[in-house]
Amino acid sequence: MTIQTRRERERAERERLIVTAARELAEAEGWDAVTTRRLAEEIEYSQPVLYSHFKGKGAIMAAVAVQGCADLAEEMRAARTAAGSAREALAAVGGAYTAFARRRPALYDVIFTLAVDLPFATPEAPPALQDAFGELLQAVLPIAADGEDTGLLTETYWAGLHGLVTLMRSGRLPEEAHEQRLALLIGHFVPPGTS
Amino acid sequence: MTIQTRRERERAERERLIVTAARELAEAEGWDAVTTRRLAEEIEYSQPVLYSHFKGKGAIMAAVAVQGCADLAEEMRAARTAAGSAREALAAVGGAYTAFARRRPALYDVIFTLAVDLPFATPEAPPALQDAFGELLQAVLPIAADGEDTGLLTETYWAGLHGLVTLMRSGRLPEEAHEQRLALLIGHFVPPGTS
DNA sequence: CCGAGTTTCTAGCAGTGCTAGGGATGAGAG
DNA sequence: CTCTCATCCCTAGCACTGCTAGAAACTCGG
Repeated sequence: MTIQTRRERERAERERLIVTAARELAEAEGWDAVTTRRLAEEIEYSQPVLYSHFKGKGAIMAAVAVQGCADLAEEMRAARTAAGSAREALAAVGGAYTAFARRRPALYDVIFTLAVDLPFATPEAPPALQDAFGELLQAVLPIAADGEDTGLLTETYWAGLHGLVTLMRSGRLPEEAHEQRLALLIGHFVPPGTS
Repeated sequence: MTIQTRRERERAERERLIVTAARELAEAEGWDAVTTRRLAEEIEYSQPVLYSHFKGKGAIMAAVAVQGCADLAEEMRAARTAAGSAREALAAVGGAYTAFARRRPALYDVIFTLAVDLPFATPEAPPALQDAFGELLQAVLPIAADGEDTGLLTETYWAGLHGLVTLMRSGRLPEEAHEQRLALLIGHFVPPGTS
């Protein structure tokens, strides 16, 4: 029994090693640099070992995405709970979201633009994804007007943030005016007279 | 002289053939199916011919993007000029934009998410790109509040549309509520009391 | 100490974007 | 009409990708 448990522990350890190596390599040199050969070299095993843990490169990226999404959710929660008014909370969460995207672009990409083999808008979605969405939802709830579907409003706000981030990061929007655009977006989501 | 001009004409003809073949192949089977070998086979020439016209695959995609962007701009203009009120114009342009993205996803991707070697937010940007942005700007102008930077406001509205489209198309937002989310976005950009 | 079973590696496949070099084709000179 | 030269285009190949089959090495129970 103990031998098997030790092996399972070592396997789990190595699996974590793969995921963190993939994340660090992606954050350091971008996802283009994350090849299976490079990754195998990084963990000091041969390529096929990767496939004994994950179905393929996409599954490794998905694991990194889930892990990174937990970080994002945590940062948004911290920003939200530290804010005073409802408007400040919405702005704080939006600021935390876009700051995360700019500070850790590779992580943001794998969560929100690349790996598609993750279930998203369903109950089977990983908890980390639901947590992140939940943080947005909590910030949006107080500023919803009467009769507005808060879920859809959150999705729309999220889309605004996501659009700002992706267009800016791909060079389609100039970087320097980001804060002003973010303020415009938030301003249009907060009903006038909300404190 | 005439021989040279004939050759130049044939070269230009073949170049257009390459671009349209790339566009049609991408629209039919997605950009993953657009390989240089497949493209060469489609135009009935060998691979290196592609590189005598374009610097690489990215340049071909950029050409498709510019061509597609002209289509998008035209569709947005048609929608805008057919609308009555300012609010209707904004909604019409937004609807045309998202409809284009859903109807021609490969084209949308190459314009707004993939090919990065195009100058965007500069005066050197291809006219088609500037036209498309101009259409958005024309629709946003009438609904800008006093003191708002219309350029930045347009960028923010654009980001909202882009976010809705990309999150939906990658499966991160459910498809069916798209119209409601779009209506929410537009509703939050139009000041209350604007006809 | 030896055979069974698991784990890991070597080697290779089919594909990608891209390019160097030679061979055919056609234009101009004598 | 023939020869030379330049232009164009294709064959073949490079270095790389994700992924996998089968052999080798190692571990462990008897």
